[in-house]
Amino acid sequence: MLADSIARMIEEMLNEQNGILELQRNEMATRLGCVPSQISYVISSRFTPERGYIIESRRGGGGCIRIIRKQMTSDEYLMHFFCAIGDSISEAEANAYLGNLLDAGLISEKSLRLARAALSNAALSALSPADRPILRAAIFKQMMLSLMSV
Amino acid sequence: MLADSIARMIEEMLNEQNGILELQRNEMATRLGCVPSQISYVISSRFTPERGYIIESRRGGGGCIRIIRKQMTSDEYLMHFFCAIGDSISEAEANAYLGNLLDAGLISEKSLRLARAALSNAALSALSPADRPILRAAIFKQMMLSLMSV
DNA sequence: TGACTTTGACTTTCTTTGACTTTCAAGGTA
DNA sequence: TACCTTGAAAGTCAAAGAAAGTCAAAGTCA
Repeated sequence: MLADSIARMIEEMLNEQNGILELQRNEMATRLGCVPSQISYVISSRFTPERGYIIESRRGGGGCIRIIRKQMTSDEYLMHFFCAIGDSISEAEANAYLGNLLDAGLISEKSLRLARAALSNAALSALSPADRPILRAAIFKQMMLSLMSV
Repeated sequence: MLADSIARMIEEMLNEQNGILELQRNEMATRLGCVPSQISYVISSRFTPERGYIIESRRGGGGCIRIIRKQMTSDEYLMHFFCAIGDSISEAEANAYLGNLLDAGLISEKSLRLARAALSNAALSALSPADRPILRAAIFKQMMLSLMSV
């Protein structure tokens, strides 16, 4: 069935994208050879808040639909990031992760700014450029731990 | 999308300029290859007073648009901390300062945990004990700045 | 039969563009 | 000096375009 296969496809994409997905309704519809409202139907019938999804969207040129899966408990999610950080991380990469945390509602915008500042090259400028990514990773991991519930 | 990328660009410039930015509409438009009113659109739709921006402008020769990001009434308060931090700060001292910031309502409890983690000896364990207070101060100051941004 | 799917026409929202208007600074003129 | 003139900005607005949202009718399946 169409609706189910679309749902499966979205699930897969969510898996690939760490649970945060942006898609364009029209683009996806033409790719699948169905009407755009079919996508809307699938999302409204399957990816509901009760099942742990957050849906956001924007109309107009360049518009899109964002699907966020928050099934994972916050801690699992944070642990996922914790592992993904590794032993070394660039400022840009760290910022991308922080963006995901914001999207997932795990940190506020202010916390994001705070964290971004702490991880910035500016903050770590006393270190040699080679050392920064390493300490950045250590700091980032501590911050992830601090967000986990006790 | 055009509007978004322009908005991002302006954000970045604001960050570089500590929250005060002057730009020339025509100049920017030709640089980006778009019509000047596109800049106006982005500013009026994104950099609104509700979102904490002040817009001023001047027409005529040499005219320009000034965008000011106004943050928190308590910038002086933050600046006070910024100066108090100095070049070096212990973990305990940093925690005390963070407690004050929380009391003053300048950061949330979550932000506090985040900041405390970033400044902890655990996060900085890769450094020699002697170096930690120095880098801690640098990180702390960047975080203060991130809370002010003007 | 009743719940779920599929479709498409229509609506709403956001973006892009360009023509036209208003304002300002500088320089010229009486 | 006081008053124009002019060109270089920014401001405004409406039309066209690009997406997503809505809803009801028709189809399908258990």
